[in-house]
Amino acid sequence: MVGVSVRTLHHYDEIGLLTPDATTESGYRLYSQDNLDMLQQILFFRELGFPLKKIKAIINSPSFDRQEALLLHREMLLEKRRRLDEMLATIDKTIRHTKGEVDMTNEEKFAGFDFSQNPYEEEARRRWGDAAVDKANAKIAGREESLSAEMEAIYKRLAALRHGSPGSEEAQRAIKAWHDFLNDNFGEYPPGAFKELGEMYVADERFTKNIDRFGEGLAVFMRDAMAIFADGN
Amino acid sequence: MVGVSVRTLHHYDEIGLLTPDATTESGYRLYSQDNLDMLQQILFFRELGFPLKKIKAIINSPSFDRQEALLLHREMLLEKRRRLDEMLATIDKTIRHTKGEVDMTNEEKFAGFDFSQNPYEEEARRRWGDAAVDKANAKIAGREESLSAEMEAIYKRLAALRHGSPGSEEAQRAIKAWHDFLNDNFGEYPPGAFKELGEMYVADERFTKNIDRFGEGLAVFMRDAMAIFADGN
DNA sequence: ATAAACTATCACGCAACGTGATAGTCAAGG
DNA sequence: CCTTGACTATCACGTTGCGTGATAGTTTAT
Repeated sequence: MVGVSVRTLHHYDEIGLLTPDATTESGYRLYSQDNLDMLQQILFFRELGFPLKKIKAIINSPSFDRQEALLLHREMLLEKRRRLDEMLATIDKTIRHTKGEVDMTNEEKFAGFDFSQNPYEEEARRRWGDAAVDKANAKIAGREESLSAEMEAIYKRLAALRHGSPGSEEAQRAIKAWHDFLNDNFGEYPPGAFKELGEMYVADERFTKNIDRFGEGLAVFMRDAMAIFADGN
Repeated sequence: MVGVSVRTLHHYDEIGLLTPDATTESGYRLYSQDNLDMLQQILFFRELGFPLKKIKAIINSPSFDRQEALLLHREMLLEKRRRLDEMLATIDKTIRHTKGEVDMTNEEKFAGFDFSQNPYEEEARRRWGDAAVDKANAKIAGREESLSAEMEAIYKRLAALRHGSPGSEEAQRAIKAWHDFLNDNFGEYPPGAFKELGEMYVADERFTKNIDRFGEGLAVFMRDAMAIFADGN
């Protein structure tokens, strides 16, 4: 119906981008209407050249709004069509050029090609990247001054352990401290949300950079440790 | 100027898709105007979703005509724009749908997405795939009846060796026989052309299938052996 | 002549699946 | 009931098209 391969759905499930709402007893994936709508969103983002990781970060973002996304997609598709028109003009001119009818500079010959990776990314960052991350961090950031001491202590404690196993008792104790800290200071963090948060530490470079200040690879280590912690709870 | 990375140019050089016409003494790549025009062609194909291997096969095809390609590119871009418009319609309807204004089937929600890989491939095959391969094979195919005995003999001889090294003396002797056979029966095959022909054996499935009838992997083996043979001449 | 801005070649990494291989599941017909 | 064909599942490895250092040579500018 939607035109994506089974393997693609498996892949999206594996990376946690689109997990079916239900499965049969024998393990067959059952996609709900919500899942389908989400898939549509994903395909729009994909069509616009977004990497799956970012798509995941965006649609998992607390500030994500479907309506808003659709409107932005519309703009981006229009932008893409403008580029297509530019390429068509380039082709027409090239055809005339090969016939010797007109002159053409080399610059003109490459007009319309997607030189800057994707021009929507900046806009998307403004809309979700920064907005989402900032909003998610807002509570933390707002009080970071007053809490930085405790946060830093835990970060450093974890950084010291980051070359070991994220499942080690010591690491898990430190992660528990982190979990407690978050729970004490900001709302609830049930296992699923805690794990997701860990994912974002590596998926979103704003998190990554901030965390890795305390040691390279700390974000990855924390994600792994948080996943283990969440799975054990 | 053209918006592609240096690495991309290196890559295209590595796989023999776009080799600069000249290099400085110190190994710097110098791209001629012809190279630039070819790059434009390549980028058009790439924009339309063609894999680099096929692009290579197409532009190396003896029947490739730039003018014709540009016209086809034009059509394909128009087709792509139609798809974009369809997606835009889908988005608009989805927006109205989320507002509860209209009904929408699931099929409609995925209208415009590129379900069939690329719809141009078939057309391209007709234009270059079959045309080119057939034309390149025309001489052979035309006389295949009368020559099949000798051809088959060489194919079988090579098939028997295909699990060994393509550089072995025996394999190289067999490949020389192939080279001689081609030279005797059809025009010239200087080293470069001979090597290119080997590339096409694996790049174009029409060749591959035909050759691999004599043994799985024979096409690959022949390509390697032909490359070694060509490099040694 | 020395820095700044290029270029070259490895070589490994990565995203987004494709492609078997092997095995279980399910509805339909004999 | 049972077999067959069309599905589905999970590994696990392969592929494409470059990105990304690392290291080293080259060229232009000051």
